[in-house]
Amino acid sequence: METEQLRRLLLERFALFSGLSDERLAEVLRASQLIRAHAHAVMFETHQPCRGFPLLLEGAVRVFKTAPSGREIQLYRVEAGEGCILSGGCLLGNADYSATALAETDVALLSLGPRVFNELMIEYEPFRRFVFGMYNARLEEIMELVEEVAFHKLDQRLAQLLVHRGPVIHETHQKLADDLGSVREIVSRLLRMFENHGWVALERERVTVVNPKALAQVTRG
Amino acid sequence: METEQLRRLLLERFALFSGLSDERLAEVLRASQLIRAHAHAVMFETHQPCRGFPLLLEGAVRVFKTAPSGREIQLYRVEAGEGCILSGGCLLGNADYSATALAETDVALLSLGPRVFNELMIEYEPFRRFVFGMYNARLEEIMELVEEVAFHKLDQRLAQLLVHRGPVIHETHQKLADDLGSVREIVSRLLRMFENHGWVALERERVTVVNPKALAQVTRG
DNA sequence: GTCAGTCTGTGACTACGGTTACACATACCC
DNA sequence: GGGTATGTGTAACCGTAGTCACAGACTGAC
Repeated sequence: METEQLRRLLLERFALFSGLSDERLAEVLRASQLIRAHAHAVMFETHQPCRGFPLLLEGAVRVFKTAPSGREIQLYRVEAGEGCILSGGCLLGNADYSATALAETDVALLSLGPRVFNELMIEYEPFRRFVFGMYNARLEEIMELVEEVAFHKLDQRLAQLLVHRGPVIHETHQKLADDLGSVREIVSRLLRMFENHGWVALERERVTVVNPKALAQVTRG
Repeated sequence: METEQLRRLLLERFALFSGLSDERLAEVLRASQLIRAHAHAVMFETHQPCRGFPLLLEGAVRVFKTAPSGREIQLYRVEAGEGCILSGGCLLGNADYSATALAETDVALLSLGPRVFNELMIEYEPFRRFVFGMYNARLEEIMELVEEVAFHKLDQRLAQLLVHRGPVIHETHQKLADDLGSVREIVSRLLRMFENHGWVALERERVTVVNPKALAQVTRG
């Protein structure tokens, strides 16, 4: 990608950088690396070292844990305009993570080198806020997830997922199960139940939310 | 507490501050606030604003979520020598948290004012590392928790808890259940089972781990 | 059209863990 | 001592969500 194009894209996705001088921004870009990956590529896996702090320019990444049985549960997604905490985190906290990240779509990301990252954290308050904001959001999100897994029934969680992703969801039942940490059969069963109630319509690789209100009701118990 | 005494305690618990000049450290102390709380005091609750970044000098704090049913699940503990991410986090990320924190014991903490916190983040690399390290550790921990709740059976999780807290645990069955996000009866039932196997000994408010190896085996499935 | 691969539907069975409703035992407080 | 609060034991019961074992249905390649 041409530098000018990259600069534009970065500013578009991460407005916070607009506060930097053109010079400084150019430096930042020089010290960073554009990385592209195709859908389904492994972005990182358990206990890998890390190189930089990734800012996602295009696409989406799915971060999840896998059980020995093969069951999965999604921890969170990273979308364009967000930074990836886990791989970035080890930059400073030198902890290594224990999860897997897969590209859901084709992905483009800008990897800030450790040096620039540190400099920005020191010199540029908006960047500092951005990074901390990301951390807090993730923590919050995952703590919420703990609560849901611990206390909510699967139909509630599925209903919530459908409402949230609605009104049309292009996924296999298996994928939905992987989001929830469950198995295909149960998700199919529950979806069928929702369909019988007239709340969703089911087709191959597609769930259409017909009655989000009713589903939201289920979510509450 | 006398200033000199506080200074010593801080350095003892948070060695990283030993890199600061005496002057600077004195400034930091002046800009901070010593807070004490008794056991069982509420440290923070859902959706409160926050004042500073707390460094725990003495005692321990338990952070957990509560379900409408009254069931609880522990997210993590903060011990002396650690900082509390959640209340600190909103300093910079201005997110508000949705969990409760209770003092487990009498507690003393030093609350760094927002100003000093920012300055330290900028000027003092060890502090930066410390804060990021905390964040990463918590994230890691909670992601681990998600995995456990989603994929591990209760006997496995209880066994793990016993081994980890062992060899003698002064807690009621109810408290153990609250750690795990379960209910008393089940914990009692499982403990009884462990006892029948000769893996633990049970007394009022006390569980003694007799055979940690066997329990560790259970943990693995 | 055939065939393989993927996705979905379904029924039978199981068991884990949660609920309810007790009895009893220990601690402590007047 | 008597009374209350707190902790524990335990039995019967039930529902959710997992497992297993299929059968169809749709898709795309050849």
